[in-house]
Amino acid sequence: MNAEKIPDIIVGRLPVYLRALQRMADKGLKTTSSQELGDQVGISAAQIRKDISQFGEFGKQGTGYSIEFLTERLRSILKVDRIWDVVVVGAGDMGHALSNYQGFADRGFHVVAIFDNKKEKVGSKIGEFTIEDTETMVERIKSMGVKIAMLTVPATAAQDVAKKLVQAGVRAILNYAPITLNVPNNVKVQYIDPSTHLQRMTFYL
Amino acid sequence: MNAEKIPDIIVGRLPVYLRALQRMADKGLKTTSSQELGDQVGISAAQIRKDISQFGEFGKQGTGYSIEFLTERLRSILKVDRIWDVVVVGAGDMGHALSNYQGFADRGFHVVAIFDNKKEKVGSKIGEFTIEDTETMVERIKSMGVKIAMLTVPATAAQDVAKKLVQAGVRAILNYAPITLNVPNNVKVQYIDPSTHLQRMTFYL
DNA sequence: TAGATTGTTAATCGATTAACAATC
DNA sequence: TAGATTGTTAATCGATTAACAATC
Repeated sequence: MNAEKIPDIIVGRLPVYLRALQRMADKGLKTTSSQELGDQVGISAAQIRKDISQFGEFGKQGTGYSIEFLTERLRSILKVDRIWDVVVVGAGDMGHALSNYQGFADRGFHVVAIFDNKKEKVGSKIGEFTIEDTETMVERIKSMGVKIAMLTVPATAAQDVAKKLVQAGVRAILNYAPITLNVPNNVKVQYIDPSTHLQRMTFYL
Repeated sequence: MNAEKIPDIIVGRLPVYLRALQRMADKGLKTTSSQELGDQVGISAAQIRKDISQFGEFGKQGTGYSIEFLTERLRSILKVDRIWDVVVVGAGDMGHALSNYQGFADRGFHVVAIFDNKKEKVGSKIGEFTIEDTETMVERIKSMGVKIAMLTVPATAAQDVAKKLVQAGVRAILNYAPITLNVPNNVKVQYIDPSTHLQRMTFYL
């Protein structure tokens, strides 16, 4: 397996497979097939097999895939067989929700700090976190070695903050601001913008 | 233009173009080109032109596109030249953040109600909203004629709630729960799962 | 007019599906 | 063994890009 050669579109489906497998494991299931997994996630069995086979031969003819083994392989491939520290930038409602989010722990992530540029917010608490000043953010992120950030600042501030994050060594940004970010090629961005996602559906209504 | 013939992948890019155009308009710009718009959103000029041309001839050779006109056309195509009522199901932190979200108003959406199944939450306030009981949800959505829902309940409850939403006439679901939903073909789902999105980036770290 | 940029066609590239030998 | 299901190949399908005539 060579990371450079795997299409983004396949990498993008792996977390979906992983999520479905973990739900199957929760139900006590031990094995699954490309057919069953495909039904679960709405993808053809052929595609599931093709995607998985990019990384090795993880199944057995006749019996399918061991859920535990495939889960372990996917977690390793996606590098979520460890815990990644993550920072939140923007202490609004969304930043608040992400700081408290219970769904990170068993999926490989851990929020370690939250930043905001409003002086009146700095120093106050969100759950266990004390909101820190954006001015000290770059140094803090560098010293902690954090590589992943979630960005929940207003669109007008997002590009500036993204630039600072990159300076600080961040290589993956989950961007909640409704704006396309301009970042170097070696930095990944995923976009979560509720309005944009809603607008992808109204077309069909 | 025939909605049935436009690939999903193109429809998915239109809200991104629209968002960029609205930012250009905010800056006071009057016209743009496929090249400039493409640079802005990280898509080739040829693809921008091809996508837009699916719906008509909205540009002018030599001068490009009128930002105001193209914005108006895209809003019409995406059916966000009107305001859609939206309900939120799940009054946790994420439901709270979405209920207060300021980014819906000028993008075509308006939250009208929020539901939760926890009796102790029902009746309490989130901003201007009174949390309503999930038990009465189907009737309430029907009577309001709401077609769009945002789902922020736990994964274990999401499929059941989705089924109820479909019964109530909802045709578009923005799903924050980390699970693939099973819905009829005429119902659209968009997925927003922070962990899944983060896992799409760790592969490259 | 000359320069710029669209809309569109044809070529290329990439992704998905169908089919089946291999094999558990 | 017989049945089931993988991994993979070849065929199909669809999306992107390059190129350019049309034209503002």
